[in-house]
Amino acid sequence: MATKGERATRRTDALSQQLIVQAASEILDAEGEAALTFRALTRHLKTGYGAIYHHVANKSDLLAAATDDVIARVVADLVTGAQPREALRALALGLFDAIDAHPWVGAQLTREPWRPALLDVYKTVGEQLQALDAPEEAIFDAAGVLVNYILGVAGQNAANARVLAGGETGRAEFLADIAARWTRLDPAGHPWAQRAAKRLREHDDRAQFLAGIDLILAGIEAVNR
Amino acid sequence: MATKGERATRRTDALSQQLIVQAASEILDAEGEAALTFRALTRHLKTGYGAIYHHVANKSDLLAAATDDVIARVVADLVTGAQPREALRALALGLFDAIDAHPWVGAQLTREPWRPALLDVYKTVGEQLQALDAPEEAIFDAAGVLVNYILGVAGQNAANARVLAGGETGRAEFLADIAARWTRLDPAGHPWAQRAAKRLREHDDRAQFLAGIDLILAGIEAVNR
DNA sequence: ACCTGAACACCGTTCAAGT
DNA sequence: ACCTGAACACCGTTCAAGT
Repeated sequence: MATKGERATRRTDALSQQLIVQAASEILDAEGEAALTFRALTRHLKTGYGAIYHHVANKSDLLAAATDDVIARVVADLVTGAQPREALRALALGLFDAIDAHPWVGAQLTREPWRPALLDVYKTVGEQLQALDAPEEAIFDAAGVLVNYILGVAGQNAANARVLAGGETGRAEFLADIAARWTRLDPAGHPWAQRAAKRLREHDDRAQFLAGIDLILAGIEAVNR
Repeated sequence: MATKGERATRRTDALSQQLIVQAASEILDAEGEAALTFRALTRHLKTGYGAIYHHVANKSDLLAAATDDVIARVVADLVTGAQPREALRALALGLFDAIDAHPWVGAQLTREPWRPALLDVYKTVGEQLQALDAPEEAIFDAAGVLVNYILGVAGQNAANARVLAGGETGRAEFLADIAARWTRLDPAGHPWAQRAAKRLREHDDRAQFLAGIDLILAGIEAVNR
């Protein structure tokens, strides 16, 4: 803990990638993506620019490392030994919750796929699909569907969370507003838009997310037969 | 066409949101996201900052409008009257190709979902699923799965395109590198990683994208029975 | 109403200089 | 090897002033 007494004096312990990534993560969580500047980092870490650049190549490298960190922790925390179906649901929910807690991760993964942490996710999904006896030819495609669905919905959810956190509107108003625009899209009266708007107002994010996962798994099983 | 003769003189015709969005789109396509600055825009449009700010609120507003434009064009160009299954595949491919041609759209959609253009996409998907006789309760979930899969894969594909366009590595090397990192992940020999790496090296982006769509449709039909 | 462009308050990044 | 912090070359955005 930093006491009031230690003012802007130089830090005594050594810096490291680890420490910098951790500090970046804290700033991103607390104040959002726009708040992560090298100036803020030097303040947070009581150091200079050069010190930071000595451990990370540049800002995008730093963001990537922070993202890897979050994803890797989710994969590492997975309880092994569960049934494949449960393991996939657990991985999906773990990623969903992690991106909900760290919304900046969602945007970052779109910018840089193929990061090591994401490869780990693909690998885990692939192995569980194999354990589920998915047909050999379908595993690769199915893994792509699952991972992209997970990251897509989680990212969208995170973007929503960001809007709700930053603004004066509550969740109910926000959804009502979308629903209203939705119904306005289609005044002629195709009934789907109306029902979707109603559904949107009432839906539970996590529950709907899991329903999508189950739908995909149903598709894999259908191909299996 | 701008002739050599007309130097940095003032433009004579009036500016408009339309024109600004179009200019932004051209800069984004030609030189990437980092090249879109208000300075570049004033040069491109032979005007001042205030003129631009008179028609768009700020940069993120401009990016959003440019994105809406691309997506709306895809939805508008859809041939109506096709079988629902074909209509869904056409929409998916249309979005895939549009995001491949305008990679910046991929990142933007993650940042701001619920834009009008995206609502149109959801609506189209929902209606086609209804025409496909998907069960009422599943349509909402299925639309979410489809749209997120489409945008996720298209965005990832666009990110890849960006890496390939900017760098000195070709597609074969790029994929080989990922495959290599993949196999290295799992030296103990879980066989899935090895097979996935092979598959990755040989795969066709569009074909795999469509295979994923079909898998999801299979899931919807499975629930249907 | 629409436009101009100097000015402001920021950025990321570099680098000579220190320990 | 690791760190400091002034300096550089940019940004997005504002705003008094023009037509």
